[in-house]
Amino acid sequence: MFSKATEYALRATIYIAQKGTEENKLGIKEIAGAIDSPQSFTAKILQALTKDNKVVSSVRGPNGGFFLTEKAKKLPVRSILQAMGEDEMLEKCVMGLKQCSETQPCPMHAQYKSIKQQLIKLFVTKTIQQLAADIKDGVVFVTNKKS
Amino acid sequence: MFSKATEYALRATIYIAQKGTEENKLGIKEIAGAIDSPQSFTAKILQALTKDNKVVSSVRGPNGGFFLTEKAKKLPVRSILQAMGEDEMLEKCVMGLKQCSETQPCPMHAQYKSIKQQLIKLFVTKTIQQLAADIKDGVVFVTNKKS
DNA sequence: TTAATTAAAGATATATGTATCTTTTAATAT
DNA sequence: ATATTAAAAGATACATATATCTTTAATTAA
Repeated sequence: MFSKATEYALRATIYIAQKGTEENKLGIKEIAGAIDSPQSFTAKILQALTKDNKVVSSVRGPNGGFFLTEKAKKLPVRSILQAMGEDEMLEKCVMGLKQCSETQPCPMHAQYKSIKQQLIKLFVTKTIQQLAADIKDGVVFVTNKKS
Repeated sequence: MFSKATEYALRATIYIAQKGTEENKLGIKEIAGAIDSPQSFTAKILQALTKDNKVVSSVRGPNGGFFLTEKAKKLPVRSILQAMGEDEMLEKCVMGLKQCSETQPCPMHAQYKSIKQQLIKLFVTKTIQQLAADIKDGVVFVTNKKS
């Protein structure tokens, strides 16, 4: 579905939203360790998510690290996809046809349409905050726990 | 969703199923032209789909080309994904967690679960033949028509 | 103001994906 | 048999994805 980079982006952002605050920022080492992702690569990805503070915020130096503003926490999960440049997946044709539409549908258009709508709904209506909240409750996980 | 290779594979296979027969095989030039894909690359992809006659059949020489056996036409669309090595997409976690499951769900597991089931249902219940039939009826297309 | 800390930025390495071109092999028609 | 046709197989080229390492810049604490 998504690239590894985007998978890490989703995990990292939700983890930061859950565990970090402006007062208690999270370092790249903790984040990558927690979500089970390659540290340097994850740093690059967070760098992208931090561009213009679109989704993630950061400060350098001692006690620096990554966090999400309250405003950012209310963003739809789709924002992460957009920041990673992978959000056109929610719009495009399963078979890769440029012209696929209601009037010129591909052979899977009709059936895939409803699935795509549900994907969009999931990524648009769910906020980063909502997904993070479930982690706090301990009902869901963002890393590979040892059984 | 899928790689370009798999998009071409889906279009090519369905096109061949619709237009080709064992008596009237289709050449790579016609296929690539019809589905609007790079010819040489499509040839490589068909080569993969032809391995062990898993999905597509072919014969070399004059009047040679590609076609689908009646048996192959009855295969689920998922067979194409399997032949392309991209069918694990239907099973894996949206966030890339190895351990994601009912007992250890990722934050999107619950909502994504039903979407994944619908994806599986689509690719398992729809046969190549069924999708090809709609093209014959002229209600769907497998290429980029000029408006 | 200096040293320590931590992310940003940049350079580099490797794998995979996308794509083309050439040579070989198999099948057919002459 | 020979020439022709068309896919198979192999080599190659280039772009993007994945990943790491080094250097720089910003922030803080001493």
